[in-house]
Amino acid sequence: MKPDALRGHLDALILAVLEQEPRHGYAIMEALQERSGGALELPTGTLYPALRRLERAGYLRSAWATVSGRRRRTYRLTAAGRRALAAERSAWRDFAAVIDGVLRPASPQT
Amino acid sequence: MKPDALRGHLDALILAVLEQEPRHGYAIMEALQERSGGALELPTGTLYPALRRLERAGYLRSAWATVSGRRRRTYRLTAAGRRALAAERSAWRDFAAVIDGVLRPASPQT
DNA sequence: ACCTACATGTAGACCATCTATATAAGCGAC
DNA sequence: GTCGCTTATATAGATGGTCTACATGTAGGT
Repeated sequence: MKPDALRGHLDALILAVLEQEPRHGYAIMEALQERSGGALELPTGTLYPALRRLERAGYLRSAWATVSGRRRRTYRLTAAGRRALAAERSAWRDFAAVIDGVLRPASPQT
Repeated sequence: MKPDALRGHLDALILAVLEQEPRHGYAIMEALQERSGGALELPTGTLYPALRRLERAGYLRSAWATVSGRRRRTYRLTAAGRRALAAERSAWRDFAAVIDGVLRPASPQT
């Protein structure tokens, strides 16, 4: 997968994996990898700045925890984050429909 | 449509509208706008550099023409361009499947 | 002691897209 | 006869999300 393709869609992905339960960054990476069948292997240099950006935007809230000696920063969706997720889902459907419409070869009889 | 969403997919769109017939830049803009139902309004500062990039990459070849007093640069797909288009279509299907898979809410019974 | 997995973070590079600006011909209206 | 709109192409510079590379530290197995 070429890296640029992800641009503008990563926020949606992160919000989506946080929809059901809060997770810390490393768990988000694992969830994305699993849900994508291994296609999404986010570098930490991509994920962590994105999480901070989403928190600054008010879509996430984070809290530190220590689990078996390791520090974790756990993120959860805010109400605004849930609204943003709904908007991202809708935007994705529209976007995909547009691309599909252009990529689909015109039917020979038209 | 937020601008970043297009990143990494524009090449595919341009190649696709050139699949059936050669077009000049302005006509490519119009074709994209029409095929997308008005969603894609590419700034010229996006399209023209992209066309030159695709020509440099060997996917397009251009030729100047003058039609009713106006100069046009008409682009056509090369053989490599057709192969690239096929690859882009395939990459888009894979990409869309990945995003769909992550965005789709997990079913409650799982 | 060493290696791997777990866990978070930053600095700087990259580069496709966007904004803004420039140029110029054709054409209808007034 | 010039005003405004459409047609038509082009470049310079800004933007900003993602990636590469690097840095730090704990836990646990061998």
